[in-house]
Amino acid sequence: MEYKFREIEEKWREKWKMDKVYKVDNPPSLIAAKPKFYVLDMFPYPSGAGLHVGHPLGYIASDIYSRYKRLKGFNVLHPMGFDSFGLPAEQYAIETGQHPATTTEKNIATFKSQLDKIGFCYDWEREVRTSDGDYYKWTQWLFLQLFNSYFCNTLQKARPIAELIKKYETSGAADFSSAEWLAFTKEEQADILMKRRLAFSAFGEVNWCEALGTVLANDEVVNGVSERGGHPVIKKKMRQWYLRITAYADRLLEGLEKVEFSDSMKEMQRNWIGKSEGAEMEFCLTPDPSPAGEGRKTPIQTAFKKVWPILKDLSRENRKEATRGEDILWQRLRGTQLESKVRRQHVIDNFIIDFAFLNEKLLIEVDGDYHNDEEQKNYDASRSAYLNELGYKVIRFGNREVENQIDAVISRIKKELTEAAPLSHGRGVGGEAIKVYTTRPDTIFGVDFLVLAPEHELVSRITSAEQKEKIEVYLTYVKSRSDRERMAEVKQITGCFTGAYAINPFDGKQIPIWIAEYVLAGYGTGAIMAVPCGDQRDFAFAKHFDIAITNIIGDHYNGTEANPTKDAILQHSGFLNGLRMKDAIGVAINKIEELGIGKRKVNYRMRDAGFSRQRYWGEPFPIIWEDGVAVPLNENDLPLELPFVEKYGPGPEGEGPLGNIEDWKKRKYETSTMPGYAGSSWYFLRYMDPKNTERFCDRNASDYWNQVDVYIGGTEHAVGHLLYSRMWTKVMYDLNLIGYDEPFKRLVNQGMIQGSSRFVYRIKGTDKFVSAGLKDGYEVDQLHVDVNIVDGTELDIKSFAKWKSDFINSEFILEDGKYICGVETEKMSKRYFNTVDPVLLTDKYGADTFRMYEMFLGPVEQSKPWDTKGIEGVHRFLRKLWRLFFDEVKGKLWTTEKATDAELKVLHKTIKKIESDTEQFSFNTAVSAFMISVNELNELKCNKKEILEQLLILLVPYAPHIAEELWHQLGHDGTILDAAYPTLQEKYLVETSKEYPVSINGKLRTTISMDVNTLQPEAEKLILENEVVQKWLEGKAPKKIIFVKGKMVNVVI
RNA sequence: GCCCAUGUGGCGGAAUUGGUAGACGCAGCAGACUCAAAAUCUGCCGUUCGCAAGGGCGUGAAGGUUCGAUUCCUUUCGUGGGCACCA
Repeated sequence: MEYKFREIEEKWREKWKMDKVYKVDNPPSLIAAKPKFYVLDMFPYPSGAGLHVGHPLGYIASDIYSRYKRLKGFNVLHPMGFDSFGLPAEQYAIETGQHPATTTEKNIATFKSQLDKIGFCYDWEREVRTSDGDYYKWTQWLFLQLFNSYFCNTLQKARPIAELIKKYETSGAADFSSAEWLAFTKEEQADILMKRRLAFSAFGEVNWCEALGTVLANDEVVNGVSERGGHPVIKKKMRQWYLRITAYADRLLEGLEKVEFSDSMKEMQRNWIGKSEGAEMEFCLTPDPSPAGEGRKTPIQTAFKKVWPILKDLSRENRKEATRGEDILWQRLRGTQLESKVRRQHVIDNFIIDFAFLNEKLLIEVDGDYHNDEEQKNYDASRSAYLNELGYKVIRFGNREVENQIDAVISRIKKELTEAAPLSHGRGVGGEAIKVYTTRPDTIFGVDFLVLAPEHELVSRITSAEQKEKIEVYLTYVKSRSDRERMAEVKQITGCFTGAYAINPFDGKQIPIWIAEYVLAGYGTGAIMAVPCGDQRDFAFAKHFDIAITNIIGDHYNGTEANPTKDAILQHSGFLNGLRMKDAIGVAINKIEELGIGKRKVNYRMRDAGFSRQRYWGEPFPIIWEDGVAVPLNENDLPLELPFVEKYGPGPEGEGPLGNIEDWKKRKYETSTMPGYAGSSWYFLRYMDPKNTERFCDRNASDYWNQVDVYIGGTEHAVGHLLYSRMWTKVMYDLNLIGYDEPFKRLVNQGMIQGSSRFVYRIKGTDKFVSAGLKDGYEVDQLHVDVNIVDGTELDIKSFAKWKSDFINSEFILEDGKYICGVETEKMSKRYFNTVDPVLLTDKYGADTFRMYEMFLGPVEQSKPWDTKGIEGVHRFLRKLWRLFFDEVKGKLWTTEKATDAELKVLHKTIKKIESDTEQFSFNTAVSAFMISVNELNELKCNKKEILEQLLILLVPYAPHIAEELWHQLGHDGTILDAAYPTLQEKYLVETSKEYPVSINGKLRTTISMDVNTLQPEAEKLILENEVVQKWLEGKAPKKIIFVKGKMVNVVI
């Protein structure tokens, strides 16, 4: 009887499906109270390229583990689904016009059929897809929970926003009283609440490509231009949704203590969160007419005292009854859209001004038609003149101008703001201070210059007239650079002096202020104090621009490089002199706080998570914009379904494709959609209760299945997906929606399977291809060739000509009659022609072989190149196993004879090894152990059922089909999937003697067999009697004999 | 640049965590069976010196700790992943 894997595998897959052996029940229908176990894979994005051999690596590992746990008596949840929203489908739609829903559906069908051929134990009745309305209804619902919650700093947890509103109504807040809160307009209240919501809207910078009319990802921007088409890309401010993940920074850090992630994974998350402690402090500009701490801020109370009570109410009324023009302008000025803070209907002296930028002393009036009156014109002019006297600049726009040409109006205002009150050092305004964040306040006396991010709001205003031109040139350069480039290219030092100086508050030293691309606006305050003797980047910068360096660390600084030590004793450091730097940090912060120029501060590198995508194929936001206020949709109106679109191009002004739909715009729906990680942040819960129409997941189900016990996926998700889902889980926990605040108890990282690319070498300008070994003699182009037409490194020349029509007339220069290809390891990707379809392999060798071979390649956690060649060895092993049961000619071999001790020893050695390897996810060594076991049983000519059936159970997780078949051949009726896992009996493994390795001076020279119970004195005697040892001793006595019982011997001469 | 991982035969990898480096498999070589091929089986297989016995070298590189280092420490080089709109 032969091993007919095709028949066997198909038969059992059918049978298993019919019997629903993989169906998993939730309590209470679960009668026997088995312990639960939840094994989850990071779910795949169903790409059009289908599954390649890299994908199943983690799935096979989790499948093995799930089946193992099942054999061990657990109720195992091991689901699969699809992260089916995403950019590639949309990109494909743009190119081909096919709707993403259609292509996604097709891709999923392909994935599922591919997955099924590998024999996974998924309960497909629990499948979820993020792009299903039934699913994203709850993604939207959860978004609304985030929107309707805020982070209470006292309780350190999420609470309903209604509680905050109540607090504002009854006791107000730091910035306003309860009476003021009640007097605010609806919009003003909404703006204030938005600053606390966990899902909030604000203005943020994106990579904007005008030519493509779209927002680009960082890696789509290369050298300041778009990867596709090479069009210029600039930073643009747009309204975006964010998740306030920063509020959870500390809890995300603490949570790492109670999960089993690898240390490196935890380290990556910690670094991403980037918590640092230090101080935020201010440097005043020169000259500074006012003493520190006083009069630096423009007062907000600008009203003439006597008329204030009257005007106050009037201004409130005006705000509520704004003209259309005022309203349009307000929507474009408010919040964080501009760098500058604007106030509406603000009272200055005894006038009410429509819009006031107090810091910039710029006032804006929006006038109705009656202002064209001669009399009114005169009145307006005198009013402007009066305000000019007070130091304000007034600009006026007509109502119609605002209504019809809002963009022009905005750009005029921006220009005025930039030019307003330039604070060059000569002018003596001195009302500004530069805020820096530093973790090393102890080095304050070593500050030789300040560096601002080029985007810093003060840059335009502090630049001196002489430097203006240079700064502008530099700013243009920086605009063309991506953040990535700015951080990466450190060898190339760039920067520009602003012409302005700041004052070191401790010694009064004047410090030049520079801008440089290595300081990023998004980190800290966007400004740093540079200490060249202690920071290498600052040092390189100072050297490059010839800035004098102050040494505050004595001998620790050698003049050729910076020394970031914290152990030096400070010198030239005023009140810090003589202190060790470590100790000086606290002292410096105390002083800074005492002087009122700054404060102790904890800073996080992590930023709030951008949650808007200007795209189509994602979850719509359940939000309506009414007069600039975000109004959540009613729960009963969910899901807000993604509408059908004709075209997938961007909408107006950088909006997503939804912006093109008239009906959508008319209903004032948000036009951006949610990002990929929205659906994947909570999917692990939906698997527990996938069909629920009442809730995202029944509480009983989420309590029963609880956390994911083992989560398997790649390290590429280390900081994105994992942090987001951890945050969502914490929010859900805070809101009492679930009972635990970490989603994944244990994380196993799977390495990537890399492609092993093959190359052919074409002689330039010809159709001649030269074999790899001979290519050095020619000038050649290196071309990728499909790995599927190469056997090892030998090219199948016939298939090559057929592969691409270009190669039909190819000629070859061979070596030893073969064409040998070049080899390189690269990412597995269609464009490198190095992908291998698992179905090809399951068809040729069977699923069991394929599963075991994927595992045999190497440790799951490690990346390794794929090479199909070795699969034969594993296939041979399965056939060898089969031949322990059946002979091709003689038929049945297995017997019911009693097993010998030697056979039992092999079995129990295997049980021990397989069990511990499986438990530790060391599947490659487990496969080896199976091979060794079968080899040994072969040698012992063991065909005994007693041994073999136990071995089969061990094999189930790895090769379920063949195990089930042989199980039935041995005469069992039930499925082997629920058999009892073999129990290890140590008594069969006891050894009586040990072959000790004997080293002389650490070098192995011989071995001696001794009883395992031999102790040192007796062992020494035996060792010294040994011929080889005597030869090396040359009659001398050894200096020392090291004897480690059960391990080894070392003789030191 | 920063963070994380990783580097062992021709190739994938193993080594009970400081104790016999190269298990297991692929490829290769030699042989058995066969008319032949496939399949199967047996042997060899890091490198170097040697007829052999046996010896030298060897885990990216250079140092160090130790009776003993692939394993621990320092420095350094290469490769892979991540760096916030790929998923």
